[in-house]
Amino acid sequence: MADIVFKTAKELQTDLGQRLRRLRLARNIDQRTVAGKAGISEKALRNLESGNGSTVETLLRTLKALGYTQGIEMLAPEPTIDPLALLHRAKPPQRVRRTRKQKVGL
Amino acid sequence: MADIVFKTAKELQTDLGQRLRRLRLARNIDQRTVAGKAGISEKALRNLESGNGSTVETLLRTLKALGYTQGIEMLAPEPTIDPLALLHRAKPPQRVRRTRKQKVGL
DNA sequence: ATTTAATCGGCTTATATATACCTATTATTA
DNA sequence: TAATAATAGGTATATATAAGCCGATTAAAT
Repeated sequence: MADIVFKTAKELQTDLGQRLRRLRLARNIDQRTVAGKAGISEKALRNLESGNGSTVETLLRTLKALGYTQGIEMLAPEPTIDPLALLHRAKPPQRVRRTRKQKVGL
Repeated sequence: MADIVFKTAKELQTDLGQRLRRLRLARNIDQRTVAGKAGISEKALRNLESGNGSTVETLLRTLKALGYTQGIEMLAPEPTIDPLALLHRAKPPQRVRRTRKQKVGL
């Protein structure tokens, strides 16, 4: 398999689906049960596992249903609170920095 | 923040969006540029960052555009090939196991 | 080899997201 | 403080996903 950087989003989606299916099989739970726990339809889960398009909500619900906290942490980790840094740092930037164009002439 | 297990999918989606925004800011790239690189609209990126619903494809395109290979690896890692295990193992199960119901009576 | 539950994929309708365009707000530079 | 680029959020239309149903396929137990 090629480096991730060279994969298209579609390919990554397929890989992701395969991974989720492997996760489910490793836990020996059928699609019916996972879909039920996740509160989604079996069809939505099939589409997710086959990489045929799904929503972020479907993905997160499925990860939750699979108890894959590791993956969720990676996606949405608790903010790393470094107590020391906290003392010295101001609030983080909320926008990107830019250098402003100078008004030329006139 | 409570344990991930107790968060709803919506909350996780919001967390994810915040994380993605932090990632972008850490790289000092504006939404316009990321959206451009990802091949999605700025609005789609805003919806993703604000946790207002998006697709897996939009998520993956954005991760790619941010160069967040780490997150992608976590979501869709290369299959771990253990050469030793490979020799001894048969093909992995493709379905969930079940114990079959016995036909009663008759 | 037979049985059968798990999985798959097509279909239709409902719902949600993506796009494009717009105006309003605001963090940050200068 | 004033200027302005970055961001936010609304709307309308196009497109994609979700749900629910179905019949066909097939891995795996027996």
